[in-house]
Amino acid sequence: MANSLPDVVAAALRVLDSYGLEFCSMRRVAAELEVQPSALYHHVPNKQSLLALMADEIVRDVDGEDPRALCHALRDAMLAIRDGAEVVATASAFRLGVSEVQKRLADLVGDDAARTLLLYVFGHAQSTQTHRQASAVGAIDEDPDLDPSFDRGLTLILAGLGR
Amino acid sequence: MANSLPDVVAAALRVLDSYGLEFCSMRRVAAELEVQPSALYHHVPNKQSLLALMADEIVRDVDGEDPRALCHALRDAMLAIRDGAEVVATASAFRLGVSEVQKRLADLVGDDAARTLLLYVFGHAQSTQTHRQASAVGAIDEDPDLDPSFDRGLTLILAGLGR
DNA sequence: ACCTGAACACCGTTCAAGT
DNA sequence: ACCTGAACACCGTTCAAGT
Repeated sequence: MANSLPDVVAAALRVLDSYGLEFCSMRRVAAELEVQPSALYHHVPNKQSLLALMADEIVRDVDGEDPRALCHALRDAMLAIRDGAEVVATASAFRLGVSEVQKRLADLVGDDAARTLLLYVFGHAQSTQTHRQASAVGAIDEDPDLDPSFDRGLTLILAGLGR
Repeated sequence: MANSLPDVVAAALRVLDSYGLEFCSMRRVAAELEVQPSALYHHVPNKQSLLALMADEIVRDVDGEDPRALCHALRDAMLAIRDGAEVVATASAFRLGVSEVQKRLADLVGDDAARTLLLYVFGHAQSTQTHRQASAVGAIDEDPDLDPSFDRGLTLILAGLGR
């Protein structure tokens, strides 16, 4: 029914948020679009490319005035979708140094600090989501900014920069 | 031929180092032991458990006098085997706060700093191995030397602690 | 341009049964 | 205790063919 690439990415993000990365298969994305699995390969060369496009979409509107705000915005964007941190971290690992967010950070604090901050934000967010998933029962903090250990770690790193 | 659990873990690590995590399947590990896939389930309840045992083995002898030495030792242990960082990071994410290395670090620098350091070491090592893999396949031009950047990031975080 | 249908070479896991 | 053999419900990807 004439799907476009943005349709495919949007469907993939819906499947990701509903079922998690483990079950975000090409076949499920195809089913979400009511299309045969092979149809996806008209829009995308392979699954890895689709995941990269999903990662780009997840961090698309991330921005902030200073390093701390930028890191919080990145974290919030990743935590807003199920397994978002893993998707973004894995896709970004292939292109460290190329992302807009990292460039923005590097302008503010330098290359080494930008990389260090990014790795920390990815790692902490992944850890947060892994634990959320593990404790699938019970209520969790709705607002990721309320996780105090994240901001304390951030402070620690920024302190090394004299900020 | 009467394999034991250590035999299974050792075989899995051989497969991991030879083929990478992507191809480290239960079926390949079974083949490495010249056994049917179903035989593995006598030693291990599922693949995730096997990966956790592999992670434990990878970091088994990690030790160091001070935080910097400990972090370097951890990094070296993970980089010594193909995709070791991803295996350890994923397995550890499920039990942040319980690993021996983290306890050791926490004794030296406190809980928040230990967590921050660990996330940084995992993230940087994963990034290093991802780039190695990409450059080996030809997806990326060259293998960027990330080793000096590792120690600089470490210095940055430790500076936040006044060290 | 976008999709179907069928196939290929794989997965993790279960389970009754053998020794 | 350790393993086989067969099955189940999945994967990602390719490719000729249809519209």
